[in-house]
Amino acid sequence: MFSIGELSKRTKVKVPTIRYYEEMGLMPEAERTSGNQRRYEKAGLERLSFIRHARDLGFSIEAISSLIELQNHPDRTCEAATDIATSQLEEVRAKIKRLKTLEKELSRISKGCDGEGVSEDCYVLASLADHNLCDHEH
Amino acid sequence: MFSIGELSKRTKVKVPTIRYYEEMGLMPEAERTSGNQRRYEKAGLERLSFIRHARDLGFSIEAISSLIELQNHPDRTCEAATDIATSQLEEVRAKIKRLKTLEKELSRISKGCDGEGVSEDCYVLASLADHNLCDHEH
DNA sequence: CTTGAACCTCTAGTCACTAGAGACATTACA
DNA sequence: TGTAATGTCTCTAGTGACTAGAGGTTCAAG
Repeated sequence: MFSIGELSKRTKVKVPTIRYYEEMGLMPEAERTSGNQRRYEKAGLERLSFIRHARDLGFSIEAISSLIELQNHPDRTCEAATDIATSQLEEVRAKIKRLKTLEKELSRISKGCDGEGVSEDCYVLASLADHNLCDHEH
Repeated sequence: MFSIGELSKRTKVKVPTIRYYEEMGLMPEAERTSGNQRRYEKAGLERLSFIRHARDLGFSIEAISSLIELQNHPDRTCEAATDIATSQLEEVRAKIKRLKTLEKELSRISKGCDGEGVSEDCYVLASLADHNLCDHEH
């Protein structure tokens, strides 16, 4: 039996976050001691590791909910799980693409000014004021 | 003189967002008609374009605040502006790096399961449950 | 048996908006 | 000039995924 603090240490998920996951229905309602403190079994630890790992990979709470629902029905096909993972992958790829465009633009803007002049002549500020100075759409 | 709706149309910033920017001090308090509606001059339009552009590039409201503060003092050196732009660029680069690791991992996980079996045997779910199945840290 | 760390619930704050209610203003057209 | 449609006003509350803090209770070690 683990206390919430022990669970926290083992999974690196902060204590209030564990309680939050319980409230959101990701973690099952924990058993309680006579003094109302949460106690977990190994299953609780595993569940929390699963959540943590999925969050680290950027899955939303909602997506994780669906994945857990699926875990609870081992006989269902896992099509939904692969769908969720695939769409997560697509989102990640889209974000990378967008960020790369931003990177180009920002790097161009940053290089354009050495920071030594006065702000009136600053290329950074000018670039932000005037989209026409940009190379790319964003 | 532009109404808030016109400003919105020209900048593609939604009306409530413009009001929000005013509340946050990014937009100056607009003049009002006798009926209490906001009216803007060209300067308001330019300011909003600046904000919009900076937001598109991922700058936080706080960072934009500093940039505007700087614009209002054309005699100051623009070191702060280049600093802000550079740190924004670094953040973007860090995000890209992290997302690329996630992409690798997610793509590996997604490929590992065709979605046709039952969830009990699903590689996606197994990978999320067990970090040891991962190739990379994340 | 005492002390101090860990735990409890509850509320409110974060960021950058977005949505909606209910009331008032403006504009276009007849 | 009347009216209808659209636009605008303020205010509150909600989003996602937590985080912080207050004020009180319980647990485990010595």
